Amino acid sequence: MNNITLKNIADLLDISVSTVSRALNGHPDIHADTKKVVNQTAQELNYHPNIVARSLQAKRSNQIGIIVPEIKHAFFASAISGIEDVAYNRGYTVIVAQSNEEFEREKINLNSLYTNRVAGVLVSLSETTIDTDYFDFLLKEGLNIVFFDRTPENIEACKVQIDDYQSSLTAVEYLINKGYKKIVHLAGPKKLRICQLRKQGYEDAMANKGLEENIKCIEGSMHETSGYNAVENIFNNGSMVDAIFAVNDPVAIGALKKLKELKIKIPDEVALMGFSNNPITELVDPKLTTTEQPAYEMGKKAAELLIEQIESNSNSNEENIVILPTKMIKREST
Amino acid sequence: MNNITLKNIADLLDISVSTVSRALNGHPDIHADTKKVVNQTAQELNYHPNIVARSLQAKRSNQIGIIVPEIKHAFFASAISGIEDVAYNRGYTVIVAQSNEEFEREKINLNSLYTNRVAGVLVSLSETTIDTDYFDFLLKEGLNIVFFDRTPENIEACKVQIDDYQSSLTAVEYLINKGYKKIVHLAGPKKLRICQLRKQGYEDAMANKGLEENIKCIEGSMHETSGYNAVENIFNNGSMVDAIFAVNDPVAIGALKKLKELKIKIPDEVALMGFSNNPITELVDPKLTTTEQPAYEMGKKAAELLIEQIESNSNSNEENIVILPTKMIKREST
DNA sequence: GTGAAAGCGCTAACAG
DNA sequence: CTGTTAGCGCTTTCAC
Repeated sequence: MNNITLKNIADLLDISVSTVSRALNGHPDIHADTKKVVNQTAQELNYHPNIVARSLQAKRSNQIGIIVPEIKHAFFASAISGIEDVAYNRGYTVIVAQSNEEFEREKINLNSLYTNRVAGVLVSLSETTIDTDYFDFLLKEGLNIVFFDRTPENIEACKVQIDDYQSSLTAVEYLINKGYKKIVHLAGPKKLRICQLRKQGYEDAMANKGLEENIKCIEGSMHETSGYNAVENIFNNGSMVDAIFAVNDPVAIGALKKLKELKIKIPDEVALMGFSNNPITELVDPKLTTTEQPAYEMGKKAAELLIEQIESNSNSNEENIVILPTKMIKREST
Repeated sequence: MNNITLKNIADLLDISVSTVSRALNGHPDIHADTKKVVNQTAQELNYHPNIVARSLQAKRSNQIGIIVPEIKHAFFASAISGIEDVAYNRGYTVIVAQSNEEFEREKINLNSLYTNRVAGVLVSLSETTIDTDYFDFLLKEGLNIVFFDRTPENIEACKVQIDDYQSSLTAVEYLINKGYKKIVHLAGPKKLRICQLRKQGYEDAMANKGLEENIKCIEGSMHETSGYNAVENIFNNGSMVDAIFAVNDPVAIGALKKLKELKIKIPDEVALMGFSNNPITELVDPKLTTTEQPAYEMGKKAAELLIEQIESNSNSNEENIVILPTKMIKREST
């Protein structure tokens, strides 16, 4: 590494380190001429301020951490993209860590980010997160945290999310109004509140229309295989089902795969509905009806909130829940 | 922030800072009892070593930077995932930056990573990168850089890539052997070497089979819209085409969309082939023939190479090109 | 307008 | 086995 330091410049110019520092930072006290020479030599030597030293002395870095279940999921990739864009524009750098849906790894990552003295952390919980005490603890230690999408229930913090209950309710009501009655719900892990809420929305929609006895949930994960297996079970057991409402798009896609294998016609024999509006839902055949969840915007909003929190230095920890709108996208599968 | 320091512990225990440091780091010289008390109080106070200070004094951080065109592209999301997994296991943290395919932003990001004193950088070039002098410069300054996928031609450095020429040649030969003759190639920006190579592979395959006069390339970007527009042009001009070979999957997907809109049957009227094996290619109708490019593995391999380079501290800059195998995936679209 | 000195939190000689 | 000292590169009082 090159490692030109302030001292190098100072020695070369036979002035003090502090003058160089001030000149480079545009301090008003410094003579214009001095500034000029300093900047020039800095350029010539290809000087790069050592951010690490600066962070140490400022006791604060310009890095924000992200913890998501999996980077390669379209939803999270888009969210990260939104976060990175905001961060970049505000002079922050983004550290990405994935929990791979494992609680332990989530905690280790969180700790590592904290230890790295990031200015703040953006989190979407893993599906195996059984308690959020550690988040709560660090929050109280003064770490800036903003949760997005998969947010915890009983922590007072900033959260950026959608109205999962209402979105789900609306989606299922749409199905019912279309005439579907035997609607099965492929639910996600009940540890995740968004899954509980989506399930509750489904159940209430059914109940509201007098279809309580048709309520049927199959709990699985948030992944494709889960949908695939669920459909296999449903039709092995000869259940009568005329519509499937999946907790998210990957699960719906898994279901779609199996339905196609079984040569079950969509939507004629069984309707299928996802959740998230992954780009893929528009490209499969039939195109999937789903609910649009603004991933990129959620990332952006969460990052803005976090940076605000960091820069206000409030440490107020005040709860601030932002609900972003969703929109049902009606397509061919229902 | 909590900010318990070594000094706090030292004062509390009435011992020196260095003893605390050594105790915590498991230095063999330290008495077992001392270690015990120190560790205990550290735990009680919830001490977290300040990595920033440690990096400053070690003149080296445990962070590796990534610069990719766009995080939300399935290929890069998978690659990042692979990188993160390796990094995590080897005790590194990953900083992600996206160029959004802009040369300027790429340079700024590179600079920012350098300034942040990352231990090394993993790069996949943007499609507008006109020269790679700055990479070369920093490489010579001693920055560890490993390129992957979209690698530069005339820089001596570690690169992880595929054999784009051969993969493309094989793919096109397959089309020709299937009986297609009027094969058009939707090429990517010629600034990207991988695009040049894929184009060259296409042209040579055609020439080898005596189809020189049917060679036809339409240059565009690496994005969906590019494929969409290209197909529009082709059929507006009434060109006779019986197969389309796209530079990558997003472009192929764009082409697919337009072909469907035009009610052109695939593969009966026109065959379609992509490149990369994005998950989506298996879900569209018809399923797309494509060439598998091991994104996750490329990320893993690149990260391993980089960490090796970092830890060997060789600074040798020796060129080391790793070619990962690809595999054609034959599906319904051809 | 500029310099000297201290300190951010840590590690690592060098002494004992 | 433990303490003292110095220094990583930077910013920032406090002097002059």
